Amino acid sequence: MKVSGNQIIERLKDKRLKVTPQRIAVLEALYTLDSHPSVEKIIEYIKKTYPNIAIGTVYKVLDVLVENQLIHRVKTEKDIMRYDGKLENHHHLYCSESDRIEDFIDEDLDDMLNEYFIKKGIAGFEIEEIKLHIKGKFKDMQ
Amino acid sequence: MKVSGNQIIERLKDKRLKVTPQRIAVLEALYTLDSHPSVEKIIEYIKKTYPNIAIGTVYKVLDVLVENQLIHRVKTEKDIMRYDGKLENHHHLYCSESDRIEDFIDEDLDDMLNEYFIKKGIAGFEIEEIKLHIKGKFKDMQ
DNA sequence: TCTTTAATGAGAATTATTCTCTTTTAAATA
DNA sequence: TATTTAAAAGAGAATAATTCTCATTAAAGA
Ligand SMILES: [Mn+2]
Ligand SMILES: [Mn+2]
Ligand SMILES: [Zn+2]
Ligand SMILES: [Zn+2]
Repeated sequence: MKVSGNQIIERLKDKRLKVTPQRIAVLEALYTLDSHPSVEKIIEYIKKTYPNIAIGTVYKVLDVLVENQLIHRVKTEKDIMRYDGKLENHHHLYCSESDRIEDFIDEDLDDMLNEYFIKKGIAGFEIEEIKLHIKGKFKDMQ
Repeated sequence: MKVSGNQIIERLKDKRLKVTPQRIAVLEALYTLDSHPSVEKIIEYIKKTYPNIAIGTVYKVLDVLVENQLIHRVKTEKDIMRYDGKLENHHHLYCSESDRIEDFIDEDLDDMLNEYFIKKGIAGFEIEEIKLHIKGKFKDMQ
């Protein structure tokens, strides 16, 4: 996802968040691990360079980053939360046989959906965001 | 959702599942509570007519029903699982300010999406199911 | 540099869910 | 219908992801 250290600091400052090593570490982890990681994976990654970070801090930082829309939570059918550092609009491909989740970017699709819903709307509902969850099988069973 | 007791028994038998009062009760709860209830809500509902059901049994029954595709899990960003008894193809409207989740059925949309993906496909991925997660605000703040 | 206030660390607490083991029961069979 | 048996349910303990509490630390502004 290649986001520089300076960009990370900028993003935190833009939201008027204190720039702490822990917050930087969590954002770096999310920008590096573009696999929609669980908290466990995030901690595992951070501990390589920052072995003493507290687990509770990682949870707290993730909450703050989500609240400030610097990251997103990824919806799943599981009891483990997953996180996404990618902010540009995109959809997700879910493997039906594993926990793999990949990004799916398609501007034509977005245009088609926007046009469809601008024309048609949804009675009694004000749309803020439309995401596709596409379930299936990856052909490279990576 | 109006599914009769006989239909419930039929559905269990079709899947070669033993027809137990607990399984019937869970299915009845899901057909009545069409609010994508949590396990807690399901238990609360069942206990009105079946006060001694064991919590562990409800969890087990839900797992079995999901495995047998008699119900679905609903993806959320929360640590509480939610369930859906509606089997016909549909999408979900998520309230951005509460936990409300409503069904959204739109055959034109499904046709448009099917046509789009049949034509375009997704490289390296075999699509099995496409669901929209539409986030926004319900105008009747029910 | 000093001060303030928010963030972190450590570990306990919570709680949704799972597990284990005994008892019960659905349903196939005699 | 009575018997058999494998599967399901019940009870409560265990697990584990997440949250909470509170003492300590540190970011950032004055
Ligand atoms: Mn859990
Ligand atoms: Mn949990
Ligand atoms: Zn993503
Ligand atoms: Zn639904």
